[in-house]
Amino acid sequence: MTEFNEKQIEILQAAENLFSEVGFDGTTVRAISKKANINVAMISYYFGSKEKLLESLVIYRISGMQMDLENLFLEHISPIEKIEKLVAFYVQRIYSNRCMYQILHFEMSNKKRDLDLKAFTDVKNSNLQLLANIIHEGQALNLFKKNVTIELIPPTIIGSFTHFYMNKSYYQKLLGLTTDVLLENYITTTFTEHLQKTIKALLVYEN
Amino acid sequence: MTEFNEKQIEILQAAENLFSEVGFDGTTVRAISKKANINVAMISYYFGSKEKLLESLVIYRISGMQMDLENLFLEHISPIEKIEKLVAFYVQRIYSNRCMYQILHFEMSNKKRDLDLKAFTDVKNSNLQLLANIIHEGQALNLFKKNVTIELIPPTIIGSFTHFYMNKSYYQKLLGLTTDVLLENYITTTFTEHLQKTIKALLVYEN
Amino acid sequence: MTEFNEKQIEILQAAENLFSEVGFDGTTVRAISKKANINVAMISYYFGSKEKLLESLVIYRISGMQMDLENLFLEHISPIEKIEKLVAFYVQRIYSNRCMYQILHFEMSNKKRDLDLKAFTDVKNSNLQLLANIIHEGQALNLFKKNVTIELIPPTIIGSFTHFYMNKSYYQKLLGLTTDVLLENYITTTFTEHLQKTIKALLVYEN
Amino acid sequence: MTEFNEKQIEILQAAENLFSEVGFDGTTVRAISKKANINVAMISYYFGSKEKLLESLVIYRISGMQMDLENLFLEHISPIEKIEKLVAFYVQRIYSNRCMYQILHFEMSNKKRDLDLKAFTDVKNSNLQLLANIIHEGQALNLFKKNVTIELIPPTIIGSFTHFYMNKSYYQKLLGLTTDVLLENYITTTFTEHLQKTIKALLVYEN
DNA sequence: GATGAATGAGTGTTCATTCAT
DNA sequence: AATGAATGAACACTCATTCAT
Repeated sequence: MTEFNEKQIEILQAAENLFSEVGFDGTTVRAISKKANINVAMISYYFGSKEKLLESLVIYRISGMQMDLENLFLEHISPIEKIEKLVAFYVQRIYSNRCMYQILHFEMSNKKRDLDLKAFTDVKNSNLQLLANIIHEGQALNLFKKNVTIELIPPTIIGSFTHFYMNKSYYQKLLGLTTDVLLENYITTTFTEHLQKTIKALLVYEN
Repeated sequence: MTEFNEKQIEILQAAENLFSEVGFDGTTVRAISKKANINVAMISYYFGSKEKLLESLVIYRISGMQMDLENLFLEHISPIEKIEKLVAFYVQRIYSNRCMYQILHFEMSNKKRDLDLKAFTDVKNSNLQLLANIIHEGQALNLFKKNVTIELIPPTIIGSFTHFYMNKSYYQKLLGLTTDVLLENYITTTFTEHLQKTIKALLVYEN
Repeated sequence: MTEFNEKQIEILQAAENLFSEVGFDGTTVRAISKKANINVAMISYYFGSKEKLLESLVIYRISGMQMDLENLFLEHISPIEKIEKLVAFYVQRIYSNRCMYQILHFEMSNKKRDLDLKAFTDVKNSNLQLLANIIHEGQALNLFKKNVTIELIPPTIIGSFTHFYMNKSYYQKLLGLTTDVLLENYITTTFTEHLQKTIKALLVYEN
Repeated sequence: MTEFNEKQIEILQAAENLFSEVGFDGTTVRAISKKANINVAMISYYFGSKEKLLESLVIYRISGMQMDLENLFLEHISPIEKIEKLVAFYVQRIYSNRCMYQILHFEMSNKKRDLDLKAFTDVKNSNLQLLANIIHEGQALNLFKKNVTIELIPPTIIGSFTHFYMNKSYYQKLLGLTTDVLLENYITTTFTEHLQKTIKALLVYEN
């Protein structure tokens, strides 16, 4: 992979914030350069173009996003506990990378640009595989039922979070989460538990 | 509410498509005018500005979005069946209005513009109320368990769909849905069932 | 000459006000139509174009501007009194037609448009002739000195007024003329007397 | 004050010419850019906007307009000669800055824009003060009469010139000044003398 | 005769990018 | 390597005018 120097990383971070806040098209290279305290020309100089900066940003972030959960499968805990851990990890990772998720969420459906998101696809596939393994393990132990569409579980987790976070001002008001600290706390507790319960119930309850 | 004439509706539809495809900032008024087969100046003439066009669009779409589900509560069916119907209605409505949902999804998290989305908030609140009524009914009949965070159910439904649809190219490949017809079919059957099962399980299964 | 109907005159008056206030280029036909309470298309309809509206306006106003001073020369008063009367008439007429004077003042030096201002030139020439006659009469009576550049007297009168009026906010403050009534009063008394004295002194005082 | 670089001054000069010839609203930024041989975007780049360009222009010109006449009062010449010199200076300065005077003349009476013309007001006030001092000196020496409205003398000088110059095509024809050189010559001789005589007569002749 | 709808040319401005150093 | 100046294309929008009725 390409290595980025300090200045480049500053630019990437500035860009990430702005892209997630006002969108790619809503962000000007001048705004990025101002936020990163560098000259406008540096963006073209370092990354080639604004679009390539986005690509670099995606690569930069996704490369650090690979879930370090391979050992989860090896742990001697029940599949149910594994699911709980997996969901918590999912939420945690999306929350940590919420800016990038927001960007990707929009850019993936934007027909103007077609980013090379193979890296992201790989991550998703590997996560899906991990989930499938856990579920199959649970099904083999007769803990989980059989008729579940495994592929639709990640979108439920990711989608729930993304929707919740993108409409955070609405939900903050609805749930009385007056500060960002309260919101973060809510996400790591109530929200995570809700998702855990949801996925567990889906896997266990026969209907 | 303001009434829109035929030409205005054509413009609104063209704008909706483009906004959902390439974003508000990624859409030029010339692209809209070309798609709607009208002169550029007509957009300012009819709506005042590009931004006001978006506002008009939101009003236009949301006003027709109110769920006609009040009678659902009156039907003599079990709360479980009500939930099934409600989820199916939800999915159906989001699918029908997927363009607008995509636009709103982005605009709600975009700090650049702050649309007056009171109408949309009202819709969400009324839907949430309806859901809460059904759940309370089920809880009163001891069909549903008590410890559920009702407010987090709509984001799970909406978020699951939105994420699924915004990443449809990924999921189409993953699930072998080679055509849009297959995709639509999948959504109305497997996807809907998945969500119905998920919500039902969450409400019924005590864990 | 062309006759104008009531509606046309309303348009002309609205246009005159706006032209004098914000200039020809600064005035939009829509602003005129709004002020005159008529449809925008009427302007093109009645006058052909915005530019031709200006031409019509000039014709309309100048035709009523001809000084009715021919009898002044016949009156049995001294040339000095005639000069006094002439200056007072001048000021009065410019004040009455100040909007049109303001328009002409600017448009005459505007290279973009070359109005056919023959009518205005005729007026100026005839006024100059009248002035010259009075001065010659005074010189014949040895009341006025000989070495005076008659052609430069009208610009002194018109220019003094125009400059004063175009900078009226400055002079109102300088002279404490807090209201428009005070300003009008000042013009008809002190200002007029100042100009009368000036011209008389110029004509009489040998230096 | 802000310093302007070479390119900026080129732009300012091009703008001044065009503004004085066809007015501010009649001038397009593209016309300025063409005349100054620069890219259109440079105008926004250097001055922010077309309107701010005008403001910069006014500041640029007025700052160099301050009359260097303080020593006039110290010279050991009679008040009459001082008036002569003052008028000549006035005419000279207006002639040198005729473009800016034309612009200001229009903009001061244009309700659309309200330029901050404090600098110009200061210049006018200081000139008026100088004039008042000379007149009071002459009155103390019984050379000048008492009943004169000093504040109306500058408008007579400035107005006479401005009107003359703005209608120069009329006066050139009237006075047979077929070339611009002849016109300039006329202004520095006959026209200046006319104004000197006028003001002197006003101050000296008791009527 | 009179008008609301519609047009295309043109407006000032902003944009990502490149140039000269 | 790093930058301020400069560029041309594109932007949303406004304009006077004309069209269809």
